[in-house]
Amino acid sequence: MSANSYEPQTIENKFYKIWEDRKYFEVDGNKTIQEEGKNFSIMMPPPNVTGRLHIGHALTFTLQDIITRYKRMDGYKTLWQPGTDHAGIATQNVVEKQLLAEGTTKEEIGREAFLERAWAWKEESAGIMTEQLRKMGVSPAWERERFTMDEGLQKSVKEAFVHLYNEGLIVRGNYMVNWCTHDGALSDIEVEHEDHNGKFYYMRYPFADGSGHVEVATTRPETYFGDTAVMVHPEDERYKNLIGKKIRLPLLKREVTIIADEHVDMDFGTGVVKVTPAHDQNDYEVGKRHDLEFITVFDEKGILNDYAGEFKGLERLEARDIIVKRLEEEGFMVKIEDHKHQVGHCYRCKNIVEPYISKQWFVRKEVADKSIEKTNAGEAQFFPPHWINSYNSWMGELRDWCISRQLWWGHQIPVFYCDDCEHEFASQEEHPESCPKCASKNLTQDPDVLDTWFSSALWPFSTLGWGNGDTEMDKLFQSDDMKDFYPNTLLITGFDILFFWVARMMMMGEHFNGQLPFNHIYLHALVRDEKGEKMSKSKGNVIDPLDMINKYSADILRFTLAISAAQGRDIRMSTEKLEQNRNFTNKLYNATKYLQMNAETFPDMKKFCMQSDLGKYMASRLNFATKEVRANLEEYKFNDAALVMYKFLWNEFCDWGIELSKADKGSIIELGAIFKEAMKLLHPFMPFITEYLYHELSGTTLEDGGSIMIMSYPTKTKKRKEEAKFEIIMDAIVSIRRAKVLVDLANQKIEKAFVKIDGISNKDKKIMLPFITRLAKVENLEFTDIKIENSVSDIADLCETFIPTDSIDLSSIIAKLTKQDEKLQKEIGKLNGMLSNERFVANAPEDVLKKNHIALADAKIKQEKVLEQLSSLKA
RNA sequence: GCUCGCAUAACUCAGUUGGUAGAGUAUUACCUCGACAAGGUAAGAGUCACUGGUUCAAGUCCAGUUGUGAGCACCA
Repeated sequence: MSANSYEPQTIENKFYKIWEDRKYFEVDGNKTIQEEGKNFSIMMPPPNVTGRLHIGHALTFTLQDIITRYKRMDGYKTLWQPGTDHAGIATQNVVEKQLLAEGTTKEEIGREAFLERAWAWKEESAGIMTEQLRKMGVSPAWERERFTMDEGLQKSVKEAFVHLYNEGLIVRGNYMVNWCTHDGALSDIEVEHEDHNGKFYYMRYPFADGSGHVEVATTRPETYFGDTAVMVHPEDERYKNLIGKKIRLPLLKREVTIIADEHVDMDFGTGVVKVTPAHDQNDYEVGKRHDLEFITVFDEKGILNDYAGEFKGLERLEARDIIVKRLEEEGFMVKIEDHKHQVGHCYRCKNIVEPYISKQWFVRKEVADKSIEKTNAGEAQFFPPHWINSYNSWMGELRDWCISRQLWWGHQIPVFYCDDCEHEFASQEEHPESCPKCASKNLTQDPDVLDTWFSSALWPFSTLGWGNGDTEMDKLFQSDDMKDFYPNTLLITGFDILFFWVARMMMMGEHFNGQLPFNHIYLHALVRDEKGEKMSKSKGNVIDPLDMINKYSADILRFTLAISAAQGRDIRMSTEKLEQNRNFTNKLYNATKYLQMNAETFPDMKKFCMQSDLGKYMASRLNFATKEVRANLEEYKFNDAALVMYKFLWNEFCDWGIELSKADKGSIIELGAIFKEAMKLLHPFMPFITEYLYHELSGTTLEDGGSIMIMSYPTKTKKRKEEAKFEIIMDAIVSIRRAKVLVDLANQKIEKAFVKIDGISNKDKKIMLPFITRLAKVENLEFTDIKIENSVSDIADLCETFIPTDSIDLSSIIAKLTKQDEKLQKEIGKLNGMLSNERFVANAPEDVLKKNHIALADAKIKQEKVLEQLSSLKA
């Protein structure tokens, strides 16, 4: 070790390979230190199999790895379950684009060929994400890596579906759903509501008898072909008499009736509302209440149908202006106003989402009932705790979950329809032989696939073998896994998927296993750029974690994320912060270099007793840090845990421990042992450099020796009495240094100094003397019981120090102070002159006066101090 | 509209059984003394958004106000 700084790149890749090859990440990787009855499990939120590592992943996996490594070192049988998700819509979209570029479509090549393409794309890109994860230094049980569509998990999805189906908790029905004309049905949370600068169209709806008209205001004129009523508020005096009257829709022959419904807001628009039950969520409810006709005016792709008359064949959004123009020409348009409102967009393709009546599969909301109860009974705990409020409010308004998707890539719904007797049944078999009712062999499987979140909802237990049958048992999972690892100890994920994923896991986990899937749920915040803005490709402000690893190191990126991860607070990532922690790793490297200058190798702390006072003191401080780190990790306060180590290693071990050891070389071997122990403490945060430095100091190599990652995590012991002694020593050193600054001799060696410490023994004095002498740079230090005359002094918390002025050359200092005094005197004179001038006081602006008064007061205080110093020096 | 955050040094942020306000960066002065200039020593810097309440004691607990961010639900 001779370079001036640590070179992480080669070390990180080399070490990772050794760790993984030796299976340290696996459940029994720490067999030698496992303790009976201590199990820990955490599931990796499966990233998109074709995705790429971004900074959000970097945060979430860093935190997961910290806890996992900590538990593994602390003797737990540890499962960190890795895997990837098939990401239905996203992946299908990619493959469809590929086909488009080749001039073909999925319809042209057919379902089977399409799925082959999708699997090929999955195989091709699957390894990239997991390789990128390895660069982070994370330690999941890779041998158990799962994919949400692998054989075993396909079985568990079918198992879950068939169960729910037979219990009547999965049903098929014609309901109004969120419909994307590109991606098909979406669940409620897959719709993003965004502000939209639209128009408010006031349309004239004539009475059928030609006796006049009403005005109707709408944001969506193109849906009026589906109007099956017009409604007013029953109490609205303006329109009360019109209830029951007939309207003839513009340009159409069709007539509708004016009805009364309390849903109408009399103060909004004209108070007259068109009712389009098949294209509006509220109108849908109104339609059901009043038994209206449901007229669908465009098809699944958004193309207007026969009901739109002359506009048939147009796309719904493109049709609007054309329709409006025609209505204007015919005199049906009264006015058009600007109108800001919220419009739902598809979270995937940003297309405007339509409320649309469609036959879909739903999971009934009752499935969640018990999970809500148990969560509120405290069976699972949120970190930070306030998230339970969001969870509850969402769960409280839960609606049936639409789980069918008009895609080909995913888990095809395991429901079969008999072509002969129309019987419908769910089956776990891939190809059921015959209809259970009529024994016909003409069966058709439902063409749709399940929402991706349906399979991820099972993740906390499907990966433990639930519903997998014996597919790859003893390889991907063990028969005892459910017993050992369910419920999972902990879930760590971003708050943004609380509803998408966490809530769904809670309901499924509870439903199938009678217990919530997690004891603890830690929700972390967002990583933002240095200005606090959300990162996005379009803004060009993304920080690529892989770039940061190349430029700094995985250790530095991880530590920076961890030390910034205060619960519930967004993280501002910046190169400034990364550099600060790079400096920290450099400090650790150089501390090791110092230790190595003084000894070849250092023993492990457990194997010997501390002899020196300094060794005992630093060991006591390490114990304190250990206690704090453990306490913070137990509460998932990653930032606090990281800060404790930062401060211990830098501000205590390096700034004091190493410096003090220069006065007691015999203690250095002990400091080395303490430092090695501190590397274990730090290991979960910075796995690579800690492994490296540990071996450096042990005179071993990872190649030929054991790894720090499966050594026991430091345990805390008692505080030692040496702490008090060293507090005095440090106080005296700082005090003398301060006094030296006073006489302009900072950092220089001085002849003589006195220190007055009350109530210490001669033995203590003997211990303290060399440390203070060396670090305060004093030739000749004496303890005193009385105040020393003719000296500059400094009063500290635990002592008082004196530097005699006769032993140093004061002339230059006195000259400097005299000069300062003269300058201040001049300034005071000038200000006094101005302020005692009546004309100045009368005419000067107030703020100038104020400024001068303040300046005068400041100058006077300064002068006083200078004079005080002068007199003590001259005395 | 409802719910949940946040407001602390010039900047970025920590700060939970309530007990004298902390870090990093920046600033000022000094220091290349054999681990480290990506460093060291010392210093300065805060009406903890505002108003009221509880308490011996409030950055911390309670109520309200202002500003700000997020989520949910919304009027066609």
